[in-house]
Amino acid sequence: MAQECPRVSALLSRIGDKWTVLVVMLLREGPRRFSELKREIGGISQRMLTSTLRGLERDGLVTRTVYPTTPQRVDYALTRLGHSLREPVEALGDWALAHLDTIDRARREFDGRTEAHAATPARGVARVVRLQSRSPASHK
Amino acid sequence: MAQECPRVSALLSRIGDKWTVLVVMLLREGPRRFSELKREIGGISQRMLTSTLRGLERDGLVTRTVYPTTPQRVDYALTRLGHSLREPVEALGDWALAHLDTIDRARREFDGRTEAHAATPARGVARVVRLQSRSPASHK
DNA sequence: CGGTATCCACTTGGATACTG
DNA sequence: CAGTATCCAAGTGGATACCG
Repeated sequence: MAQECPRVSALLSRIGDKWTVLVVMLLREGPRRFSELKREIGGISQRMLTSTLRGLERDGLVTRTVYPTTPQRVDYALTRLGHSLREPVEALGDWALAHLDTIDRARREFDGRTEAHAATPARGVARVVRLQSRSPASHK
Repeated sequence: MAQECPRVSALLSRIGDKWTVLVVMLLREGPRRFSELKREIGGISQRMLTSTLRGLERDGLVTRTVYPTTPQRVDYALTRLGHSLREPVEALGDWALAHLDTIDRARREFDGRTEAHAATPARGVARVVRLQSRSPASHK
């Protein structure tokens, strides 16, 4: 239980970069060529698409298939392992979708509270009073 | 379907940083003080723990409670939203745990293949021949 | 077409020192 | 104790140019 957290963390760092999830999501429908991915993703540079795909290939999540025609053609496709990653990733996506509005609201509230630093020192103080009035010491 | 991907990506960037998941996992058992978190996490700097907790607080995932005793005391706890995040995150953790060995093996194979760049030009070429022998053109 | 190589701006995160 | 402030090293990612 304790030693699994670093691994979760490592995995999230791995797929939490700027493009990996986008690529996986695009590949879930089927194989794509390099240029197709680049066009469909839109804002990605050639360099980042290459390194993203290399990372996925290295981890065994996608396969890279070269057709030595002229002009050259390279297909990328999800492996079975890659497809299996979709489920937990999409679960996280559903969570994001379900709570995005709540999070946005929380951010605006937080930013409003903290931007009003000089005018209203509301941050912490008021809440503390409320919270302290109900058993502040009996914690651990 | 298409517009949800950037949001998944944004969420993963948000929680895919170096410490956020570790903090959430530690808080799942109950509230923790700043110094408790710092000690239990181990390698984190004061600066990063602060900014990680601020980010979580801003998104409404943790609450920050100040007890103006001397010395000062601050408790952090998961909100209900924070707890709800645990489920998809732990699903991803389970996936990581289940396939970590496979991924490590894939990495070693890949690295072995690519490090042998001068000796054996196996990367791509051999696979292409195999794959090309079965319907290379009929893709899209 | 599908990359690699190089350069560079921006961000992340650690170390250290100081504060209420 | 729980931060904030500052500085700095390493990493991330975009733009551009070139290659097979």
